[in-house]
Amino acid sequence: MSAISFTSRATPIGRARLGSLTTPHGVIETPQFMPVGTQATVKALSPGDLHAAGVQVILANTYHLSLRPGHERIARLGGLHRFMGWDGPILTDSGGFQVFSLAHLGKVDDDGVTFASHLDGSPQRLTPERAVEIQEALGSDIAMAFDQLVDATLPAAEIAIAMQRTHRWAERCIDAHTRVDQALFGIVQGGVEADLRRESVASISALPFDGIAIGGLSVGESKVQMKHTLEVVAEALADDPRVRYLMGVGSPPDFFIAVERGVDLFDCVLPTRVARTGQLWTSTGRLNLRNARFLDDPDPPDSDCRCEACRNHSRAYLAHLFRAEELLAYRLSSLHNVTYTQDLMRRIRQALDDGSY
RNA sequence: GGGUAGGUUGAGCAGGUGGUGAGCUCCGCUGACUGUAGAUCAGCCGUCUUCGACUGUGGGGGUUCGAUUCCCUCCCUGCCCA
Repeated sequence: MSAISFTSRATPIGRARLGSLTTPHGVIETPQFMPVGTQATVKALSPGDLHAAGVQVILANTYHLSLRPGHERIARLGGLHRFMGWDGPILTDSGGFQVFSLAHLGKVDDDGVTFASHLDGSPQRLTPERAVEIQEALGSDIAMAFDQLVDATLPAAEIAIAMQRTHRWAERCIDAHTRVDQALFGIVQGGVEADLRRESVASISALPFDGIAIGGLSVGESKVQMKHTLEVVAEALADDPRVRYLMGVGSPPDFFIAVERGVDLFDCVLPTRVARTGQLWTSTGRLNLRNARFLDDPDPPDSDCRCEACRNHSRAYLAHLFRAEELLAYRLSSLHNVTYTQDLMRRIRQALDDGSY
């Protein structure tokens, strides 16, 4: 018996589908966006803020939490949900992304990866078995397979090596996984090479994963390449009923591209990261609240938004908070962008449902 | 009134004891960010016709081929003494 169940129905819009993912900590309506909470916090936001923004599921990170505060400690304190005070579903990334983003601190071999800790330089070993062990200790609802992500613009031969390694690691993750109350997703790699992507889908989808993730995108390739790759993967996965998760994407335009190609789940640091530097996503476009022109602007960031920042505050106030480096700037702007993203996904679901997409 | 230390591009500084002061940090302006080593990073930040040129070391005057530097004088600021 699986820890999760996913049901979905097709829509008239390309391969877009509407679905429902039931997890041990609640139901997720799809298409759905997960804010990133790497270190057991979506930066600047409390669980209450996340609920207010309409968030249904968040993402946390294996590598970062194993280093600090340590997954054993989190397990002793009752697991990640209790530790961070979030009672909704949690998906944990496996540390695969850190193989990519911290590549200069690590060395990859066929068995796994050795990092120099970015905190103190101490050697840290991550293998498929270790990544699963950590995620089981954290107690996330959905664990991710440990994969090797590489720059999509590398030569095909190099991408193929990382992809094949990812496939071998995927089997080891399945063998290592023991928690019946936790789902495990596999990750398709293969860069922007159609043949490699098809090969990867064949390998990963043949394994008994609870869901299929698409990795290795938004890492240097063009929009056209990303769109094409998604089409190749969607075609190859056409008869697979499992939930599909596009990792690390994205921006509002990306959501439409991916939803129309059958993606059900997204995560991305973008809404919260850009918020902390003053960029707000609104119904009329992007605003950079650090720009001088907002210092006297009495309007709310987005008059169509229901978030706390837009209900109670002006652009001028937020512009002031950013200049003064007041902490409230980061909370209000993050709250807004996460709310905006959630509202956008809800409108996408609504439009797919009532035919107005 | 006497003494002393100073006055450098919005702010704070560095440098320079006769041979081209546009260097730093703030502030400010703009941009980037896609499974977060990111409240981070990058560019710009005297003027202009911007791959360069010009101006600028408190004001004025002097010496000199040449002065931020030496001399005279004035102004301003801090501190000490009276």
